[in-house]
Amino acid sequence: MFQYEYPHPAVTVDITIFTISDNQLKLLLIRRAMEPCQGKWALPGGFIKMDEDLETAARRELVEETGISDVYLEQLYTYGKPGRDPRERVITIAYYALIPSDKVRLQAATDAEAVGWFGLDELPELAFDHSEIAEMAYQRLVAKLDYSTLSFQFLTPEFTLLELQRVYEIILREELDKRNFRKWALALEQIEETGEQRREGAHRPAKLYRVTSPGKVDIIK
Amino acid sequence: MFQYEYPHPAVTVDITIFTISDNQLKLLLIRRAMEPCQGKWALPGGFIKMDEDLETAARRELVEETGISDVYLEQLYTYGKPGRDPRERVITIAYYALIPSDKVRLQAATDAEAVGWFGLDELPELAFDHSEIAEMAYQRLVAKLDYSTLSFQFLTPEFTLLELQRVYEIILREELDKRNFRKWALALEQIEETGEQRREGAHRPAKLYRVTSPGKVDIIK
DNA sequence: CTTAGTAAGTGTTTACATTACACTTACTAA
DNA sequence: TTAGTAAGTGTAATGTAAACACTTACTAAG
Repeated sequence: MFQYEYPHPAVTVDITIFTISDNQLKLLLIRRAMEPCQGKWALPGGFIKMDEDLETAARRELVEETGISDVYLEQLYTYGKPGRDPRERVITIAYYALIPSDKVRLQAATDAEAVGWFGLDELPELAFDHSEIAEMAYQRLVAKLDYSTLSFQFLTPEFTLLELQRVYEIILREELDKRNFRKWALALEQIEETGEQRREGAHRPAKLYRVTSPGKVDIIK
Repeated sequence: MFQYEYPHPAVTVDITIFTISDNQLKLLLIRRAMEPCQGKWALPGGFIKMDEDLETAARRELVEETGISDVYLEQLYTYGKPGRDPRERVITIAYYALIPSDKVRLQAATDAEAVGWFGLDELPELAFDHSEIAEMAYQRLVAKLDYSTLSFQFLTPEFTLLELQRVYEIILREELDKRNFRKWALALEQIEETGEQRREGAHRPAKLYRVTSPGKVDIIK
């Protein structure tokens, strides 16, 4: 038992993890095994430990509940309305994470029945106020696409310019002009040719590119 | 005494309040009356109550410690590194607030010796990690100036275009072209002439403007 | 009442960035 | 050999941002 002179709220971290697969923006949910909201889908997350940093807690929960590590992670917003958890007063520091499609399969490390990727337009009803959190994470993602190099976090180490373009098109939900996009992307000076090509399908092979500073997200223009 | 099965951190809110006066961007600090860091300057803030929202807590602390109410308030970031407070584990949800110069005098409502406005370049050493918080708040302010109508929150209900220009110049620390600035500001369609003029000093009187939606902060361009 | 000083107020030209737009190339499979 | 597909490429037009200087309305001093 832990005793305090004044009441203390519980503090948790929740993570909205995005990826792009099947030409869709998807996010990862886990099915709650315990009350409250047992059986409902929820964002991965959990209580912080007393000796770990908030971001450390987010990364730990991500590994424990989904098997995913080494992701791009950024603090989103802190939710603390009284009553948002029926048990006790809970403050949640929400994070969002981006993961390239080639890392998605790692979830097999955990109980696959309890974990699932959902398209943004096909989300089930979520536990607590997690719909609100997921919505805000998506809005942040859209906003940062405009003035940062966040988008590269969705890409595999080697990628084509069309793949990069698709990331923007899927998140922004609009088609972009191929020539203008390429001109813009190359002008960023954040990607370089690998010298390799990818042959797939009955058409001209595409040049492969890599990010010059992988893992780093810059503010642009 | 309050008992929990698992340890709970303490949760506080801290607020970085900005205003512009004497052609300077200033922020409000209070002198700590108690240990830890007794006598040091700190951001206003304090522990949340179990039945109040985070933003409500921030507004309450602001009134209690500085006498300031009705400000523009926005969540900034949550700080939770273990050891940032020597007493116990403390998670702080940081907010920043903007206040027009005509409301600055309200601080007389509180113990004036314990409250002070400091120019950003003349900050004393701050308690805890409050320097870090204040720095991040300033960076957010600069960034949002570019794509929102945050700046209006520094203005009195009626203002001249030069006063608006000074807000930008002081925060961005650069001089702006008068004609280009006016063209830009009017094109926003967020301000309108009041029809009145202000006569002061030995020169042509300036037209007064008001914000069309006061209190509202829009994302622009 | 004339003059000097001060901030208010006002447009145009130039440079730069963004958008619109269509054909050729390299490959595969029938 | 042909048909189909995505890769790859440049230029003109438009819109946005930057540079730049003089006139106006007032006050205070002589």
